[in-house]
Amino acid sequence: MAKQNPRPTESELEILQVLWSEGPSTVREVNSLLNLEREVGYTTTLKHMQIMSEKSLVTRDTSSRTHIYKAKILEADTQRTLVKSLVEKVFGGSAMDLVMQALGNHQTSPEELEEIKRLIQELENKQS
Amino acid sequence: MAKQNPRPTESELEILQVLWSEGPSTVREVNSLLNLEREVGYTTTLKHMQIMSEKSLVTRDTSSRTHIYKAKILEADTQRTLVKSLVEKVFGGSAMDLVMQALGNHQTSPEELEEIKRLIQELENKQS
DNA sequence: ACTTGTCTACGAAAACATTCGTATTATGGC
DNA sequence: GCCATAATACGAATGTTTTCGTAGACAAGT
Repeated sequence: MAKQNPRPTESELEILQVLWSEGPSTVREVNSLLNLEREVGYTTTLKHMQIMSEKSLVTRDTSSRTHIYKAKILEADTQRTLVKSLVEKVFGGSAMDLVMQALGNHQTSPEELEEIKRLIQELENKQS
Repeated sequence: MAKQNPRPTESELEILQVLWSEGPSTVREVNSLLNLEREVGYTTTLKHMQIMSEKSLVTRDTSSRTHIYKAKILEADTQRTLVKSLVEKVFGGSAMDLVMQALGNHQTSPEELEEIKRLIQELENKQS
């Protein structure tokens, strides 16, 4: 049995993104979408997805000739893990600093700001 | 001339963190601090720092026998770059989603929440 | 049945990152 | 001046990630 949930590599993340947004897909489908961004050979994508299957990052249905791949790890879990690691690695452990950085450097719409305020409100209620 | 500002590797980030927080340092100093976290050989750190110098991630003063290394790239710039890349890679481009994630999954003190609210207030003022 | 196109499997090259052993050179204390 | 200590330089082994060529299997059309 392989190790559980090793950190996905960059290429693996690209593929996971596709699987998360498109749902279960074939190698051909994933590879086509990746190629909208940059040139990637078909067998390259295939190999990655096979490795991901070994690592249990995805599952696959091999019942028909053309295999169907499905993300096994959850998008939210992955986001959590990577945010945590980024916070540790470049924000000296302060999630707050990351938030400030992200808010300050990306245009955020008034609606989004409202949503964040609502979340803060919730957190404050919980703490009291 | 080498390529400008290649993305730092994980090991390089560890070293940069030290240089950012401690200021210009010797290899010995950096290596000692790294060893508080995990065991790293002295020559390993040295080699990394030499490579970082080639990549222009750091500069070094070689006027005396013991070289003094100094971060050349700014902490804020690096944070910006990495946040941007994380947002693209695992939040489908939405910085907002990252903020929500970070706020939701890390304990944030009331003071910190206040500070974020202040920042949001500022942003709202700018937008109006 | 044969050809053509599409799929998976496999292996290995190439590129990148990490680690450290060894050689050499400089510095300071005696 | 000599020796012990501590520094840099260099190169190579190891590990990980990315890339793709090639081969074989299958399916569909003719």
